[in-house]
Amino acid sequence: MRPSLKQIANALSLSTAAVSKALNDYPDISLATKKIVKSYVKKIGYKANIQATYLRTQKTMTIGVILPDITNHFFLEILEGIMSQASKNDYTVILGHSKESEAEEKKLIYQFLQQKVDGILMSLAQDTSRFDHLNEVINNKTILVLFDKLARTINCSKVFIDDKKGGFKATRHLIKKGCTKIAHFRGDLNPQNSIDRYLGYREALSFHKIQFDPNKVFISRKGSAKEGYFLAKKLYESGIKIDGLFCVTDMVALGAIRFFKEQKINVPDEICVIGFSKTMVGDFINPSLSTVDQKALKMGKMAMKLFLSEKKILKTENRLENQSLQLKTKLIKRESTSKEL
Amino acid sequence: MRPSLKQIANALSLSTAAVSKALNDYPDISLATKKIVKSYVKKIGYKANIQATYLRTQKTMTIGVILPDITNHFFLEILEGIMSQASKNDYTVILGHSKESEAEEKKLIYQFLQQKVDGILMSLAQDTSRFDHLNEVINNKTILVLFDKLARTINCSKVFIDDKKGGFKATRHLIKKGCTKIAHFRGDLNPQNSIDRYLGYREALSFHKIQFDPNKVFISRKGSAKEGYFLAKKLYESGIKIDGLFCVTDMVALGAIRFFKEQKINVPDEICVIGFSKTMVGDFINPSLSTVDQKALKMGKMAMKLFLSEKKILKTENRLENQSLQLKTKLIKRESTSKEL
DNA sequence: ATAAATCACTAAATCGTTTTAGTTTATCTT
DNA sequence: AAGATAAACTAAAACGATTTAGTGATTTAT
Repeated sequence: MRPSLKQIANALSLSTAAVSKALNDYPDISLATKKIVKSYVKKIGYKANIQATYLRTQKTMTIGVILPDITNHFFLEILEGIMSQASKNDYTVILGHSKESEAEEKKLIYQFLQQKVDGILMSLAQDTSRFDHLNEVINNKTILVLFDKLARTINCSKVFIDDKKGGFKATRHLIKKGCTKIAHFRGDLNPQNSIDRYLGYREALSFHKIQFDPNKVFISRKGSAKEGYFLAKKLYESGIKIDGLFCVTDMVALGAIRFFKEQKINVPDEICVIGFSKTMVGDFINPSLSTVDQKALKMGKMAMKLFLSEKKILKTENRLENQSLQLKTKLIKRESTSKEL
Repeated sequence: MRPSLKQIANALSLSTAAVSKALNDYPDISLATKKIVKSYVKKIGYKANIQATYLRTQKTMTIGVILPDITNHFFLEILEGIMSQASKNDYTVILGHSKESEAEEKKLIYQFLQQKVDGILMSLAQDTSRFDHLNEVINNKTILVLFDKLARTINCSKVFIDDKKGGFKATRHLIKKGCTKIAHFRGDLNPQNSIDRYLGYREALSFHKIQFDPNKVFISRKGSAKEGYFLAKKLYESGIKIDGLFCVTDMVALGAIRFFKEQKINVPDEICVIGFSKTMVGDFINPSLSTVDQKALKMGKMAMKLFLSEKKILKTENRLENQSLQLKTKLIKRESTSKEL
């Protein structure tokens, strides 16, 4: 049987109140008593019952994390970042998998709210277009931190990367390698990331005085390898000639490269290809894939740090700061763009 | 404010006891009252406070999952399997990441026990050699389900694959492709998986009357691509000629293939290579990697199902069954072994 | 018609903490 | 020396559910 406060109180001939206060460093308990209590507690390995503590304080020391795609390496690195910080700060992480579905996301949020998590850290599902459930979180006085895929209009803390700059860097890299006819397999129309990468692409083109050609832009809804393959096929069959391709995700790039290989089109010599995200696979394929590193681990760490900071502010000043944090991307040059000039 | 039992009781002019009993289908509440209570509860969207319920019943409807390597696709598929079943059965999943470290694993287990999870589903860390913490779980009357990397001596439920048969299939596949000089990059000496795959390799050799040669066996401690690369190098420099290679993991195989490529050794024509695990990467590299599918998703689902079954037995008969479940592997034939005979 | 049994509830204790509002004892003023 | 202040506690309520034991009212048995 796990020891309870009452048992400790009995053993030390104190009241449960005194023991509880001693452990929580209340000022009206003498230093001598605190020492006795603390050393005894350490000796028998007592830990407060979390559920009981919650019932009284409403603090669960638990955060909920919702990921849209658990099989995506990028999100797992984020998760790792979150968990490393959580563990350092004695937080428990409960995990939800929205599978890119708004309905699932909603369900998870309500579950988490019911569980009384102290905060929810999440990336939105591809699907998500309405934000009632997010506002519900905020109304519940639960801290909300969005990362990666987020909604600008929601009033909460945010961690995201500079997608536009990332798109710019990727495209500029292709241009520097001598590419002039650069296609873009962009993401779906709504997500901000997808829009921003596209805008970065356009900005790089116009910065280098390259005419933008809408026929060279294709849309990949899911960002999957399969789509990349078929978009490459579509592009190829359209007869439009290109010498560079910037894809919204590594997976799309992988699919495209696969198609080019089948057609005996040499990457990078005939077409330079660059992805986005630095998924693990990119390093293993042949040619290895150039990409834009989104710093997933750091993003996760930062999301958790923002949460902790918000919680502190909430506790001391009973308000939220709603901080936004933009991380820088990093260009990863590999074989798929290593053309000699 | 979330509604409480008391508020419902007041609204319906009943006692909290009656409301609680109605919701939990006690026989001493009339059908009429139950209907009234249930429909009212539905209307206002009441859900019992989990922490309060726990305090009384000791049931948290929460399971802890510990993964040794969160960046490994295999474990994530397992996690997905677990979570899909958990969500179906209204379980909450709290996640731990042992990072292949015994110390971290211990810490997580104690944290989970403190959290009063109903069960712990885990795969052991590479590191783990003592099992006190596992016995602690069992002594705590918490259901323990081990999957993939497990300890035979621990008395709990287990889900694992037939590694020996898997190793046999992989090796037999190489033999059928005409390989006669087959090397094996095995895993570390202790883990059962690694031993069993090795035994399968030997059994296939002896079954096909191929002389076993200890010089063709190398050890990869971590199962990483880097190690695969260096083992291939070591093998190459040793002068031992081979025409087939069975690696303990896909990652090791990937590293080896990379080295062979650098040496202009053609895979599969000169050397057939097969991995183990069906990681995502294997499908994208060139040549695509033959491997042995471990059915991760199914393993996860089964682990959760075993937990649910154990819980039922525990509740009704106050004992544990400690079921063991062995899953079959599946050979995935791809380019890295597609030699024409 | 009276005792026994059944029905449909309620009261109150309980889980393990935290916290408010005392209470006792010792110490300090003036 | 009487009252005020401070120090170091304790008692008891509270969080929100579940459950045991009990209570009237009604029905059934004899």
